[in-house]
Amino acid sequence: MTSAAATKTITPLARPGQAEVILDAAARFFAERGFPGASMSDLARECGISKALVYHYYTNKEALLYDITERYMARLVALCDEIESQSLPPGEHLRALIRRFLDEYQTSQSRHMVLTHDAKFLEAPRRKIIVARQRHVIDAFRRAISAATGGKLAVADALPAAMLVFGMINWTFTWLKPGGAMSYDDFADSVIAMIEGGIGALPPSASAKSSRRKASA
Amino acid sequence: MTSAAATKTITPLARPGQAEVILDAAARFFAERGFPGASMSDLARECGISKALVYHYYTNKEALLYDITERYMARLVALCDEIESQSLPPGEHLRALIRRFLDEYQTSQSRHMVLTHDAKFLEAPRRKIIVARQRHVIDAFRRAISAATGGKLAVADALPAAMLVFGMINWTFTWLKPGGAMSYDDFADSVIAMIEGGIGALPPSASAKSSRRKASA
DNA sequence: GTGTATATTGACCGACCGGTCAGTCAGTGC
DNA sequence: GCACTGACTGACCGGTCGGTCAATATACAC
Repeated sequence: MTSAAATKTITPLARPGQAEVILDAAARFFAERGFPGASMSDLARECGISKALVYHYYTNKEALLYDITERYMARLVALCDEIESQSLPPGEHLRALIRRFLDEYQTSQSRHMVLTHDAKFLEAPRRKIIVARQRHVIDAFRRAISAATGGKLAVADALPAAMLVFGMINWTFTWLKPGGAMSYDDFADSVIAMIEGGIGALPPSASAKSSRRKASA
Repeated sequence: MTSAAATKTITPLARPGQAEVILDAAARFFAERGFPGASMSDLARECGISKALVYHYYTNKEALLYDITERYMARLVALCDEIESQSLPPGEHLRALIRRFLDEYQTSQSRHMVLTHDAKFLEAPRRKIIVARQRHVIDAFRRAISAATGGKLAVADALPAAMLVFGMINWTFTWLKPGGAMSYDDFADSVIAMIEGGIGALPPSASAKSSRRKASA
């Protein structure tokens, strides 16, 4: 009896946050194999549980996809709102957005890949909700960019500029890896330098700069 | 005889370039549904032929994927080489690369989406060939960028800068559509302006500029 | 204990997957 | 006329898919 209790403490049958454990594994799994290519049986095996248990927590495969993308978008929206609430001066506001997003990306690689690659597999009603949240984030960047140019670029005309910025920071998912040669923080500096002064304003060597930073610490 | 010849010209039983027809349809189909989600039966139905005929031209599903990505990368590599052979002055060289790539993107939406989303489903040997060609293109941009900064940015340090540029132009596949409100040509101007002077150098309204251009024509 | 809600499972289903096969058919060279 | 070829098809294969279900194990309230 006592030994059973000990076992229970170490490996409780109903693990707390089991649903979240499955969700995180699903995000990694979907990102790796693509939503249509990721089978529910393999996902369950990866989690060390039965497939039927996955269906105990999520009604179907799409529900997993929706939960991953919805939670992630909610997080990005919250990030925008939080920064906007700080009422920073225009230049700093845009810089803060870029830094905070890149910092978030560092720990959301799978989630973001699922968002950009697989959101299209959601049925229309749920997909529309995700798209609406994406538009919210885009608008936050458009406002920040317009303000940073002192209104020279109207909010209504700032979509291409916002897409230039999203391109720079979102493309990291194809090449920048946490713990790699270049840090996300240093890359944020490069993005900001490019935005504020073009390619000529880029720091000559980000890696050298990173070493310098460490040396001075 | 003559009528038979005429019939042959109009509806030849073996359509010329049938393999290419299948390949183009496959690119669109893979881009739409994702490689694992695109079934060979549905692809054949989309082409109006039997599934067996698809397998008459391509040994398996992966061969289709490889042909799509390999031909496309060969095209991009050729683009780089062609521009490099012109020995343009540094600034113009980089501008030419950006313009030519964005022009190519206009008619290669499906192919490019397959490349970025589905190349990972290739088996190692073939995937490596694709990656090698991608590296070739990246290096071409690194050299062009380094030259454009007058060598201030060494080729060895130009990877992040190249990724900033690729981010800007490749992100178009998520939002810019041929025939849409903004032209690829105008967006190329924005990319170049951002690279050369930062966000402050961006044209105030690309759509207004486009109208002006049409008005003056 | 006993009852009840929840966690968990293996066995199972119909549909569909990528891929193969035997065979038909129209055209070509001789 | 006849051998040969490449284009083309419908039927079919073993296997896997997403999803269901009845049965069991456990946790907890009383």
